Amino acid sequence: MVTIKQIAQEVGISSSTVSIVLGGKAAERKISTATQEKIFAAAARLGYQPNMAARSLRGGSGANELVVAMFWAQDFRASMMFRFWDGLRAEIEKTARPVRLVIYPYVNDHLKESEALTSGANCHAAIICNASYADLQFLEDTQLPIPVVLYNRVCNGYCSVNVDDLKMGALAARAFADQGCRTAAVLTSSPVFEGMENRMHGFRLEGEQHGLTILANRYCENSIRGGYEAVSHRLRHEWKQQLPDAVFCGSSAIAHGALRAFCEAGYIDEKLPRLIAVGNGPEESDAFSIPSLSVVYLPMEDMARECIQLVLGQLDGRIATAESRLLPIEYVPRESCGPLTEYAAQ
Amino acid sequence: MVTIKQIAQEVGISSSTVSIVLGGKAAERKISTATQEKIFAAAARLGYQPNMAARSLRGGSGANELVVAMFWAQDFRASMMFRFWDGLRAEIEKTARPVRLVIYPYVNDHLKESEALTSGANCHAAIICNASYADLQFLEDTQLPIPVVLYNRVCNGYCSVNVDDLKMGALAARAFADQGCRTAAVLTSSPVFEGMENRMHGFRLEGEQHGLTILANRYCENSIRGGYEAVSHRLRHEWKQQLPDAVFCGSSAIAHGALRAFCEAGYIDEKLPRLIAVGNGPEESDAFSIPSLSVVYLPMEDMARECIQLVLGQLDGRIATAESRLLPIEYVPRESCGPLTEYAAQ
DNA sequence: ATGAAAGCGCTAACAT
DNA sequence: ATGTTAGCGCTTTCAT
Repeated sequence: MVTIKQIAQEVGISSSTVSIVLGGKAAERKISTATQEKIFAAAARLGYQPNMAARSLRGGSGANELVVAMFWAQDFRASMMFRFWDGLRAEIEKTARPVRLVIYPYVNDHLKESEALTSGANCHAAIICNASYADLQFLEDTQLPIPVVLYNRVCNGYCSVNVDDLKMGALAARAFADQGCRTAAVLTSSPVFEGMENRMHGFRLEGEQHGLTILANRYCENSIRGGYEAVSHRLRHEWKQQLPDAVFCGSSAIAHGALRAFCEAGYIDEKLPRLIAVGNGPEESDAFSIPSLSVVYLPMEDMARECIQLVLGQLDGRIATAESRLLPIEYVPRESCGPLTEYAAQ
Repeated sequence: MVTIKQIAQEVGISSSTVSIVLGGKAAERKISTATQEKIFAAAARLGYQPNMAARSLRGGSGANELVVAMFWAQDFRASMMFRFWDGLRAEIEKTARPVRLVIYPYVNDHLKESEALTSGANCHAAIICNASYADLQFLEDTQLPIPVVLYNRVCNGYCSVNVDDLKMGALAARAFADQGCRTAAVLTSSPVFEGMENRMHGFRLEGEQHGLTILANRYCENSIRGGYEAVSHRLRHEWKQQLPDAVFCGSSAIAHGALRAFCEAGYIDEKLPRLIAVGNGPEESDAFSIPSLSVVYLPMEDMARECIQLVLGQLDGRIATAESRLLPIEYVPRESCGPLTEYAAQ
């Protein structure tokens, strides 16, 4: 790393002059044009880049600023980042304290390689989202230098914010049963964390309890296209003779693709199977699709709020032990599946 | 701001011991439990937070890291942030150099208050998105200490990345004309930058040239709900007797709301007016809606790539003067409006 | 078991 | 027109 000192040596001049020139104050300090040119030339030649840490330290700016890292897996879930990020931002805005939120995209199973997390030299605390099984294992085995909050994951010794995943699935099953469905299919990506398995498990358990026959599952990609292709394919094969009465989708995106595929094949209005998704996309997209999408709503913004509070609580020392928060979820009936009736209460 | 030194004074001990204890190295350095407790107590009492700048500087971590700020207006456009952010991220990933991308949400007309931009102590360069007229005025009047690239805006003395906004509107008008439309409406939010005005202006000019009658405009909110409400309202009033043949929407979101409103009112298939939107949302949403949405595609990811290149070029000194890049746009016909035929070639 | 001192890279006050 | 020096807050090495 090239420093101002090295440029000074190179040019044969003091480092303060270099600082003045590179800081754009050459005119007011009346540095000779010759010197300026030599300095700029050397800086360019050596590829000088100012060290931001030194600048901030010296300038005192951001000294009492809290830096919070948000780790988000950089894969198909990337597009779901916004709702969560915006939730964090909104909550931070309400805080008196100045907080800088920094996104750290990471690759699943490689969380351990993130220096920001392990060195403690970049941020005061971290919120980790989308951790894989391996990432959780790493966390459990490691004593990190900064407080951490897990989003949508459970891990020994860590604060976390979750929803009742079993119940998410159960709510969908109950709604289907209430609407008189007898057979149901599941459309989901291969599970990358326990919560997903639990959602599907809860769906199965509760469904069977209400006489719902649940068809064998086959995984699809977690995207609109993934849902579309999965349904298109099934319509030509397993579902050629007989459609299921209901379809439970692992994400809003999958559900929107499914809607489109059903529509293309002529299954609209009464002929469309009942559809419920885990509502993890933007609410408006679900509320204004054709038909609008019934969801078990994932309260991401509320979860983000809790994450911030857990982070601040730990930094303040108000929260000393691993504390887990479980947020309530609810079924939001729209056109793609009617409301809970008989099984509404619990 | 509380420092380690103050804690040391408070406890009556040297600052190095404090550092050791707060750094979690008390055990290996055999600091007495009494001292540890006193230190922790004082730290908590005074509300100590480590200064990250000092830590990074001392630790040497991230010394040659490039910090790039992305300024994004924190309003209705927030949800469009993701595509651009992801484009930047993707391009950064291809770069050999380590770059840290930091999002700075800001409020329109208040860009001038951002210290990160004016102090130069936080980032090496900035990409400014969604600047308002006042923000542009501020930029034009100010000599900033770091290189800046403007996204989708033009400003004297600044590098920028744009598309031909007049042509965006013109393409839509041509497509409508090609599809035999005679009357067209515009559905857009009130313009917050010149580009939006140009899009609408281009649409009008080209439309009139092809015999398209363009109905009087009334603004709506830039969201799905905004589009939905605008169309619902017009269907009860201006459009009660007679629908326009075509509707040009200022954003994908508006168009999806419009689709839903038309559908609810029974205007489907042939009865639905031709629809084209400025394609600024996630591509999948447009490609799989019912019907799928024809767009004049805004190449955000390509624009993000150019922004990064302009940033790096300026930092390297390869780009010394204000350089503007104009990216090509294209009309993507889908179900909501057919392809360009007669007017396809220019 | 604790303290003194040096130094990370930078800027600004104060010489000269 | 340029140089000397001090110090931002922190960690680490080396003494004691």
